[in-house]
Order: sequence, then structure tokens, then C-alpha cells
Amino acid sequence: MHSEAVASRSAEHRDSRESRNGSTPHLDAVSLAIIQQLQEDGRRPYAAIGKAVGLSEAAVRQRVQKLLDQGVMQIVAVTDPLTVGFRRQAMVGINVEGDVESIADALTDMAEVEYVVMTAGSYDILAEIVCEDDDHLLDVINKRIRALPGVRSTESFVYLKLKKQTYMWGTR
Amino acid sequence: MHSEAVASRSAEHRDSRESRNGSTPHLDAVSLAIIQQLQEDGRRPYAAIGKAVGLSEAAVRQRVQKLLDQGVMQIVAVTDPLTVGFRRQAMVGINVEGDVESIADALTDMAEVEYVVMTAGSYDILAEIVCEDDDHLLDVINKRIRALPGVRSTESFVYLKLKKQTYMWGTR
DNA sequence: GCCAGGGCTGCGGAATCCGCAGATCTCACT
DNA sequence: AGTGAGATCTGCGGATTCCGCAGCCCTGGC
Repeated sequence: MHSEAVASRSAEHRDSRESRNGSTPHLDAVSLAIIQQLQEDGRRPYAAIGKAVGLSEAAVRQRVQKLLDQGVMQIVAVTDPLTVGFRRQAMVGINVEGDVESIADALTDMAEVEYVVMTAGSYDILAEIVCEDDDHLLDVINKRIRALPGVRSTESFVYLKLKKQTYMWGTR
Repeated sequence: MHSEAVASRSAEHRDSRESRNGSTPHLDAVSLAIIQQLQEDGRRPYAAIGKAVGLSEAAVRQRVQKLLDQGVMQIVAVTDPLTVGFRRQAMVGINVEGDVESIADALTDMAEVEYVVMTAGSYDILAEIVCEDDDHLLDVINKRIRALPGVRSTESFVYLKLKKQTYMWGTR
């Protein structure tokens, strides 16, 4: 059981080296396994994770810290905003003329905007907005988003009910 | 400083009593503050949270456990799927005839569907899909979603770039 | 008035976290 | 080849945290 552990470790080394070439740092199998563990339970002890992925407690700790520092993952509490007092949410589809990315950056800077993604299809950008009430939502969409230079049009989808919200990819 | 702590604690008691009337268990100010702490760092020690919200370590622990048990929040690692090997993501807008909720439930049961929300606007449902490649994505949309009885039409938005993804509401 | 239930505190033992030193491996450069 | 820098893993204490439990307080119902 000792030899195979060593073998797999050296394999990981190779993977992590190769990966650092790409701009998006690829992840080796061990880091993926660690992330998977933390997707099941963000507070799982490092020792338990180490046992599951075949690493020492300290090594897991160092890897997790690095993943957090690099921004590859974040360990956070997630809720349904509706149960936490934010009464109005909406997805907004946006069409842009000119530089899409600069508009996306402007949206990113807004506190009420939780989620920004550039897309292919009949919208250039999809943005999710979390607000306290209708007035707040209206204000963000009409006064702030539509006011951005380059925004050609927007279409809103007000949330009625959140049915599913998971973070378990890789677990399947 | 002692008296005010006691005062605020009894106030919370009232809040939590009132709230349990509603079907969606409302949260008192202290639980919100705890969630807020854990939205900043899902691994923050209970003692540190207790100091921040004015509760003992044990009380925070009990509240967190309850919030998890009730499903009000989950503490998990979240990533950008693109960096974790899922090459294709899309948001799908769906129009339904008949019972919207049953369609939403069917989507919820699909492993590739990460996010389902019922909306007002030109779609009845928005669903986010996470796949490994184009074939997989095509299969889910055309073979599985469109095959659901009651789905009238779908429109897809393939993700090009994730710009923002936060879980910090309440922190502002 | 009294009891049941929920929530908080304080406490002690077990488990976990955390920093550090040393070992190993790889890669680049001479 | 040889060497040195860099990255990663392991092992080990000491400090911190987690966890279950007993006791107390407050509230609401009988």
C-alpha cells in the first residue's frame, strides 16, 4: 500500500507541472478529489479529506489554501436569498453594442449583481440581480444597467421560485 | 456592555418565535449575522463567529447545525466549472404548457442541471446546465429536456466566460 | 402555580488546526 | 554530470477548535 501511494504521488506531480502552462491552471486528480470532498461538506476536516484522497493532513491543508488563494474555489455558505430577506431576484438578458467585456466588468462592480456571464445566443450577457424589493430592482435595471453606455436593450425575468441550487458537479 | 447583550438576546427570542409561524422559517438578526459570517468564510471558527454576533461558541454551533439541518443554508466549496473540467455550460429558457412546476421538478432530477428557477417573463423556467462537452450538452437539451411532455420550446445561451459569481448578499 | 420545551452558557476531553523543519523530486542552468 | 532553486509532501508539537453534556433562564400551555 505504500508503493502505490508513492506512484500516484509522482503522477500528480507531472500533471500539476503540465497544467501550469495553460492560462487557466488545470487541476490534477488529487485537487479535484479534494474539491469534490469540500463540495459535499465545506467544513470537512483536513485529516478526513486526506484519508479519502491519499494525502497527509498537512498536504491537504496546503492544497486547499492554495486553491483558495488562486481563486479556483471558495468555501462559503450559500442560501436561497428569498429566505434571507431578499424579496426580489431577476435574471437580465442584455444586448450590447461595442465592447461586451467592458459592460460585463461594469456589471461586476455592482453589489446587487451576483452573477455575470457572457453568452452566445440572443443575449450577449446574462446577469443575476438580488434586491430587497421591487423599487430596488427597478432602480438597478432602469437607472443603472440601462444607463451604461453600450447597452442596447435588456429583458428581465423576475424569479418566482427557486427550485434547485447545487454545487455538486464532479460528484456524479 | 453586559446589559445590552442581554437585551439584544431577548429581542432575538421574540423574533424567532414570530417567524416560526410562516411556512418559510424567517430568520432573526443573529442567524442572519451568522450566515453573513459564513458567506465570507465558510470555515470560520464558531468562537470567532460568536464574538462577532454576540453569542457563545456553543450557541453558534447549535444555530449553524440547525440552519444546515433545515436546509436554510449549505456550506460548500464553489468553483468556476470551466476550471474544473466542465467545458460547456448553458442557460436554457423554457416555455411550458400545462403544469410548470412538474416540469421544473423533472429538471431538478437531472444531474446535469445545476440551477432551476421559475420566472415571470418570456420564459417560464430558466435552467442552468453543466456538461463535459458539446455532445453531452446537445444530448441533454435535445434528447432529455425537449422530450419532457409539456415543454413547448427552449432557447439556449451557451456560456463563453464567467465573469462574476458571489454569495455575499447581506455583506453590503 | 407548575411543568415541558427551546435556547443559551460554561466546561472538560477529544479532535482539529497550524506553523515549521526536514526530506524528496523536478527542472534549469552551468 | 553537478548543483541549486523551487515546489510539494511528511511528521510533529503546541495552540486552538470542536463537541457533548449538564444546568439555567425564559416562555407558553395546562
